[in-house]
Amino acid sequence: MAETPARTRRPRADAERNRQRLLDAARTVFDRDGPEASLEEIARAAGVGIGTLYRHFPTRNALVEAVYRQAIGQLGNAAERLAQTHAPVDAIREWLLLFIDYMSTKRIMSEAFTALGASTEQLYAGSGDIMRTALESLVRRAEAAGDIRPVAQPYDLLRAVGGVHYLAPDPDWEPGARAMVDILIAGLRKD
Amino acid sequence: MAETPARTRRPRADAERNRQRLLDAARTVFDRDGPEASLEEIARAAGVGIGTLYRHFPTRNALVEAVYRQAIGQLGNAAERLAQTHAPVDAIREWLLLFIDYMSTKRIMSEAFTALGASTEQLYAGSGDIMRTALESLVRRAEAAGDIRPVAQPYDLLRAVGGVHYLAPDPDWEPGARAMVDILIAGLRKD
DNA sequence: TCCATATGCGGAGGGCGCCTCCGTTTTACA
DNA sequence: TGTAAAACGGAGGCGCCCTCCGCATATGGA
Repeated sequence: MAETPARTRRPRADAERNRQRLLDAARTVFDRDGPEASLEEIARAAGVGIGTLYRHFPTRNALVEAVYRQAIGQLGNAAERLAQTHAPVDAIREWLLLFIDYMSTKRIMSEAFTALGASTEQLYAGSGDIMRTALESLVRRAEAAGDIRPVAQPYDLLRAVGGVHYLAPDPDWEPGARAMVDILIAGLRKD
Repeated sequence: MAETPARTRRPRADAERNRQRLLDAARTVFDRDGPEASLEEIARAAGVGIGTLYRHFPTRNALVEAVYRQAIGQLGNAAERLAQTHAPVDAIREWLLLFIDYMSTKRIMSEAFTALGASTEQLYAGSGDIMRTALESLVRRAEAAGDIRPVAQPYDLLRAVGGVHYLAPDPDWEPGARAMVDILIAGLRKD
């Protein structure tokens, strides 16, 4: 057996940069054009060649999955960031608004994924936990500050926002979801 | 206003024939290749030029819808035909097996339809009634012949078969559905 | 039966997306 | 600073979509 090289080279900076550009462009273009968006269009939007896209994401699914995972990761990180930069209740509000964007992404990514015959199970694995944890920490913080009444199941807030999404599947669901966030925040706040 | 010609010419025989060939080919190819099947492939399978396909069905949706409607119509006609050629219980059995094929078609057509952003409501309009009526007439006939026990809600038979379809969405659902038909028939039959 | 014409047919052609392949460029590390 | 590995980009081949129009043929009247 040939020995594997003990040290692998650090990934090149341009590769890292292009990968991130592709993810950002993909999210934008999928959002605009839906799950059938052209991969060449995404490469153009990212300012890289089509070959570069295919090297980083050999299949359409690989790209879709990466976009989705990044969206979840960003949602988790946003919770920490918002906790440091916003008042407790405002942080919850901002985070729920980000969650709306996420739902949008999730719907499109799911469609893109199932359109290719892949199962969505692996796609969703663990995502629920991340969101549950993120929201819970924000809610507990606001409770501790005495700004909101106690909330037994913070996850129900996501269900409420998600419900608007699933029950009004027309393209105009986002305003309704944002209105729901306002209602929820008002309902949480102690007068 | 220019007057509209009072009498329109009878459609040409070749046009009628090609339309039917296209519908048959479309059903076969959609079944094999799924909702994204190539329209050129369908034209080839039908033995006509691509131009002919587009004249008869200007959009993909038009073709999908026509295939679906024909499937429903055939299901309705089959009930009458089976009533004349088969013993009452056998007719029910055969018809339920045809219904399985129909569910297959329906799933694919729905996917093809929603993939294009169209609403499926108009697609389904009236289809439930046709199937309800068809099955009911077969069941009532068997009841009258004394071959089966009375059935309050024949439509529940379809729910049972459809349930197997929806709850086992893997490609191998059809054997399970056929097994369900055998169970239902055995359950209906008077010993 | 035959003819004029409405009707229908076929497929070339232009545009776009998918994916691969490979010559060129850039980067990491010694 | 030199060099080999890594990454880049886009041309090229293929399939699909859809339109357009010259050619073929069935229909209905003479």
